[in-house]
Amino acid sequence: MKKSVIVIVGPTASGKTATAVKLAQMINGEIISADSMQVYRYMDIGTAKPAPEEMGGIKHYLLDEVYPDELFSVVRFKELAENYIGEILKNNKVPIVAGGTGQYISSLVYNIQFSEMAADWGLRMELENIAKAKGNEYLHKELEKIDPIAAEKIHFNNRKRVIRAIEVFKLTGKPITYHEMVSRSEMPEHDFILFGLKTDRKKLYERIDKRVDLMLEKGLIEEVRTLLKSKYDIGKTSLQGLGYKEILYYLRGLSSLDDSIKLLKRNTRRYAKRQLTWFNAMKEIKWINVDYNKSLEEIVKNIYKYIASTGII
RNA sequence: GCCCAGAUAGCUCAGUCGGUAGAGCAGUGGACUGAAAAUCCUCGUGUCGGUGGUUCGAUUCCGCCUCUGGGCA
Repeated sequence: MKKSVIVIVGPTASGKTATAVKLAQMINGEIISADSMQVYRYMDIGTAKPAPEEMGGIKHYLLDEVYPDELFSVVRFKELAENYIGEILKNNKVPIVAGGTGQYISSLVYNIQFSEMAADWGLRMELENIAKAKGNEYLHKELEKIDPIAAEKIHFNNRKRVIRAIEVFKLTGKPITYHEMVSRSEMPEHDFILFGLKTDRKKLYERIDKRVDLMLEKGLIEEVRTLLKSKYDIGKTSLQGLGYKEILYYLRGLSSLDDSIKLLKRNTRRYAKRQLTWFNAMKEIKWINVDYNKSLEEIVKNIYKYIASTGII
């Protein structure tokens, strides 16, 4: 019989961290973070990484997994997360995956098999330059020649995806459409029980604004400044993180602090919206309204009741 | 108190030589298969401040009123 894994998703600032910890305490669980930014060390305040005292004595995985100049991706996430799930189950505990990176969540839940070829950054640069010189539509037409189905699906302005599709073809000799077709052929090894935390949009936006203010109070600017001064070349992924790129504008004198903060709040709101789009499309999520269930205890109790009814605990 | 300039989408504003209006931002819905906190697509009706007049017709022209900003006393 398949073992069960609990998954808690939701937009930023919806309370995933606290909910997961409380639930873990109740059902003897351990937490695996599914967050593309919290994997980076030294990026604590801006990623709202749970501090040791917030972890409530529960073991957390996939936090501080890599250094800020290392590359990380879904594939690596999936591999590590699956290992940790196995480990946790072996110790007779319940794995709880909690995080807001939709792609990471989907990779586990649908057991997506990624194509065997890794990324080729040199090729990406090359294609990038072609697009810059000849235009997005030119590159898109190149894709059309090798993979018309992908070309139809990917908008020509979405350069990043057009490039990836071409890259996959060049590296594997097969179109990305083929890889996608075979990528879901293996059933997941576990039963995933998914919960989504939902709040009224306006309230969510207020929480986001408040959280950004709190990050600044906690010293976000200092954190970014320290990262910049560190020995790590943080130009790759980590600087894409919300809070880091906006504060950088300010530190480099490109905008006032006030404007940077406004921009950060806006970008975080947009991010939350994108997360909701992703999770709303996942039909297997059971949504828990966090507005009506005021206290954390109640929210967790609801989740617990549902889990108990499935008979896994 | 007087003079001048404004009042149009949630915000900043453009515009209609009189035929009921459109940009940017904000926001919305969506896509997503090795960068995903990334990347990309879609969506623009509002008493044109109020009131009276001229007119077939006024958001547009004229009068008065209200409010806002600036100047003079």
